[in-house]
Amino acid sequence: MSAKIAAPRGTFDILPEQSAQRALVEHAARELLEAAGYARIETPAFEATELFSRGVGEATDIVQKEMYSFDDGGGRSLTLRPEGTAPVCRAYVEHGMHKLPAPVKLYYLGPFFRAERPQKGRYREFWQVGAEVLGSDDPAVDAELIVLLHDLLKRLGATVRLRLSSLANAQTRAAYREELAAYLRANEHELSETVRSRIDLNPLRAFDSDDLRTQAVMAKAPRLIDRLDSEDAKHFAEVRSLLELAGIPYEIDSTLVRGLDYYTRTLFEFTSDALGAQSGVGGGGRYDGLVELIGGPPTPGIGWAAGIERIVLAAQVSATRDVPPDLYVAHEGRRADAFTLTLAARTAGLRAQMELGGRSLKGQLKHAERISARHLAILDAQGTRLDGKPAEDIVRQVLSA
RNA sequence: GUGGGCGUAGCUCAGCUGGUAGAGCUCCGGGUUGUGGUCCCGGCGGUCGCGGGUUCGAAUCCCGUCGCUCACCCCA
Repeated sequence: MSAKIAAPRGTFDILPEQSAQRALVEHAARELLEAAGYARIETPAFEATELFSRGVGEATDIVQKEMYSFDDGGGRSLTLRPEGTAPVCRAYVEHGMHKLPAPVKLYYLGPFFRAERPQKGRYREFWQVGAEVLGSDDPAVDAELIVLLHDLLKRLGATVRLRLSSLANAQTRAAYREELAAYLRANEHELSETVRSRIDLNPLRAFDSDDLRTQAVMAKAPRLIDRLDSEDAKHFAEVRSLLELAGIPYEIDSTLVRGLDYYTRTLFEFTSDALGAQSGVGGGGRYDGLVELIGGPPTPGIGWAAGIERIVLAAQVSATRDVPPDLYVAHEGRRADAFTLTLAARTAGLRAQMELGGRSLKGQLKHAERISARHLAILDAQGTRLDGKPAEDIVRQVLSA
């Protein structure tokens, strides 16, 4: 035997048992989203690298160290898509969807790629279901999207918490960042070393520190939520009241951070305890500047993405794999008859299988039992029987049974 | 990139302080059976991740390496 080849690190085979679970998740997502007027869109698995470096943000972890980029042979750099929002916006612009009645409501479902170290709930190739709404800054869109993701997770049986925040607009956020960094520097001697080293890089992370003295400092730190301008504050208040109307519990978490640069205003994340260190099942936010950033007209947008693998973990989705056949055709020395009968049964709309494993007659009967075949035909030298009794027209008998 | 745990049949694992491998499940066959779910018997299946070292002898000890996994960073 030659050396074995395993699936690349961080990738996985979706075996029949898992494909049934995932199909459940996918069906639920489609049903829910299509009922709300979202139409499916699929974009290529790879895009121009620039789409992500520009759209997601040059300084983000995704762009700096997690992209699978390659030269296409003609000097162009392509990248396996690490996320779905920028590609959807690209398609929106490319196909002139801003001329469609606003807003444009889209969803997608497919594989994404990030070159990270794998761990529980985190893979290098993973699947996401995502929804995006382009062309409306109505707070009801924010609320609708959150409700849809909530309902999806709830329907599948996941126990989740909703964390909610507002990131304001780019100007407010930049000003706040300065204010926070200044505050951290002023209290530098009280901060843990890691937090201190990140003051300029990512000051918001200081809120997540588990260092006690740092926590004491952060308790009094300025919060972005309190710095929203009147427009952003009003938008946020509207979103909140709509969520309350929908009866969806949430927690305001002003420390919510997302690793993508394009977010503005509403930001949210659903978390589950069933995922190990990767608590996020799905999340998203508003990105009012993104479409313009990648060359389109100024267009408000908002969306979310949820990991299929994480949903399966969080919801402990279980599904039965095999659908029992209506008819199993066992045979001994009558392959052609069995073949013809099986095809006829399928043509008549039955789920039919015939013996293909070279088993003994006894083995065939055991097998038919094991897969819970509803009816059993036996074709051998003694004749043709259905469920133990001599039979003429097996297909018709099974159909009328 | 860094750290912890683990790598023995397709799967789950046993194998004490070293003497060149076992069980259960699965699968296939036989027996029993109302030609089929139980039960009984048998069979297929492993270069003990890989490479060195110690030893008369290593799955078992030592070193290295690769892989898996969990965690850090970050995220779906």
